[in-house]
Amino acid sequence: MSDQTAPVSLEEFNHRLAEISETMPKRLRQCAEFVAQNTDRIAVSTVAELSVGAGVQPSAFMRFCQLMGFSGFSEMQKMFRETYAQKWPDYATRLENLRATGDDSPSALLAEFVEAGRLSLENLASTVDLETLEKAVDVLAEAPMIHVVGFRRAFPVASYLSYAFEKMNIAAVLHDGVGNLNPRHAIREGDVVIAITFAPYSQETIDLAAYAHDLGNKVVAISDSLSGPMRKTEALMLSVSEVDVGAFRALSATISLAIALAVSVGAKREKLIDGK
Amino acid sequence: MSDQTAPVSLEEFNHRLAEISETMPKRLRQCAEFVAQNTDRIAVSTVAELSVGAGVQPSAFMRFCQLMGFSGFSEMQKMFRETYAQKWPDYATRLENLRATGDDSPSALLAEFVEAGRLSLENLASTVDLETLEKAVDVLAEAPMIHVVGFRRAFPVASYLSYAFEKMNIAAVLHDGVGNLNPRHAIREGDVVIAITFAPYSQETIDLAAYAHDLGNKVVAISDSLSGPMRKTEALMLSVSEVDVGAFRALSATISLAIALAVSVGAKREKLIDGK
DNA sequence: TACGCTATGGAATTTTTATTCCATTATTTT
DNA sequence: AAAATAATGGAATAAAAATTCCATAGCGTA
Repeated sequence: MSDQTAPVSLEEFNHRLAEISETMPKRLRQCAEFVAQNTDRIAVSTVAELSVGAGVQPSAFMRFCQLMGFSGFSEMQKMFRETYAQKWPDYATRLENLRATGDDSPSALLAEFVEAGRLSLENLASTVDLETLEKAVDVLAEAPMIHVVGFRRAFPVASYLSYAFEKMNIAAVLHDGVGNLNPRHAIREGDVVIAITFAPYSQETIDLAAYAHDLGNKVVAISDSLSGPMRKTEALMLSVSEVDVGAFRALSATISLAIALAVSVGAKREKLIDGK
Repeated sequence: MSDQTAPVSLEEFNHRLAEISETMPKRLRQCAEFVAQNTDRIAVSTVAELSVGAGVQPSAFMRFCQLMGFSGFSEMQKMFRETYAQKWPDYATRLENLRATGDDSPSALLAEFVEAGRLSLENLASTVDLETLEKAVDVLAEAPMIHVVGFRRAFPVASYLSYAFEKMNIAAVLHDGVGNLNPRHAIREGDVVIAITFAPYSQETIDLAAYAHDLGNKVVAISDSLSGPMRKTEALMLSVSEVDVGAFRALSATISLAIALAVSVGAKREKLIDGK
């Protein structure tokens, strides 16, 4: 049991959690970790449920509550149940609350981006061309090497794709333009290029795609429009329309599409290997 | 006990409530009245508490639950708890299932990522710490230079932040580790570091943040947990929990938070300039 | 007003859940 | 390496909560 007084608000709780989780023994740190990650469950779960979630015994979880300054689990849960009402209102009301804090306040902006992201995701789900997506996966699954290119706001997408491929042990190069070295000659027979670009289209990306196409390589394009300059590379075009907030967009849909593409390619490759 | 089947969603529940509360006897109507007015309490209260609130005996409340189509209070409460606890689905096993049934098609994967992204965004809206966010904006708005650092899966976020800052003519450097040049000495008095890192935390990011902190510079951290190694840099910690799909995540919430932060900083700077 | 039926309150019971205790295992200190 | 200390797991116990049951009160009908 701790001699300290118990936290009475979520902030105090989090603060205290961060403060003492460093010095906790293994099992109790597991509790801390789990609780930090699942704060919302505490109000509506039993010790038993939480302790299996954290991978510890109920008694360990109990000790954790006491270290946090509560007399036991019940008291801790009480705190969470009291602050629960604030979180309850549904998504729409919460956004209202965020917006209500003033026009270009950070929270209002966040609300806009969250909402834009949601709309974009919904839109993606209903407009994506599944046939093209599958073709793209097939093509990429067979590629000896994948070249990823994307600049400016497409760059985060390109780099995340590269990260994903690397994690799945798939040979991929990110053409990131560092040092203005243009490793286009690394594109060999059978290689596939993934080109990501949005209006205003960046020339380097188009050039690389065109170059690859001229060599006879296949190109997969992720863009915000089916027309646009990528058309003449006869690429497999995946179009994503993202909802803008002012001059910016949150990229939620684009990144979701990209990562789904990457993981699909990984899955397909495994199947191909198993099949042989 | 009702012969009808129990409601499985809030909508169904409300519908049913409106439908039958007309024809209820006095005490049970009191229950209906109270429940309609205090739906949010059901998940976190006991029958005893609720019945006091409604001004009836526990047994009356019990009968009310049964009229609503549940076997008892526990079952009714379960429904409310489930709808609340934004069931963070366990995508790892969900993907296993997809594979087992042979449906790991790109479209299925895409659907999972879209769903995960949506949940992450919703969760972000309800858990973000507005106070810290505003503090972070204030600090960044005054910084002569912003240093952005993030590796691996945090790198897309870092690069997008840099892109946004650049578009808004805000001085920012992306510490991307190219050439293993470590431009940490570019950090000058007053500069602020934005460090983005997720478990397992990458050492370079932590090091840079710690270095800046030791120099007396402020640090803003975007991470997936409030504890974690960034704590000792006394950073302004913004935590985002993102739903994973298998080993990957769509980054929707993280990027939304990051871009909202960047745009807020831009807005704040304009205000500061206008004010002078 | 007497009869039958429904609704109600409250106590008794059962079930679930929290909490404690202690033997065993790990870890640290000397 | 031995002793002391701390941490852990699991079962036993206590507490709290849900649920049932039944005697009685209320109400409508004949």
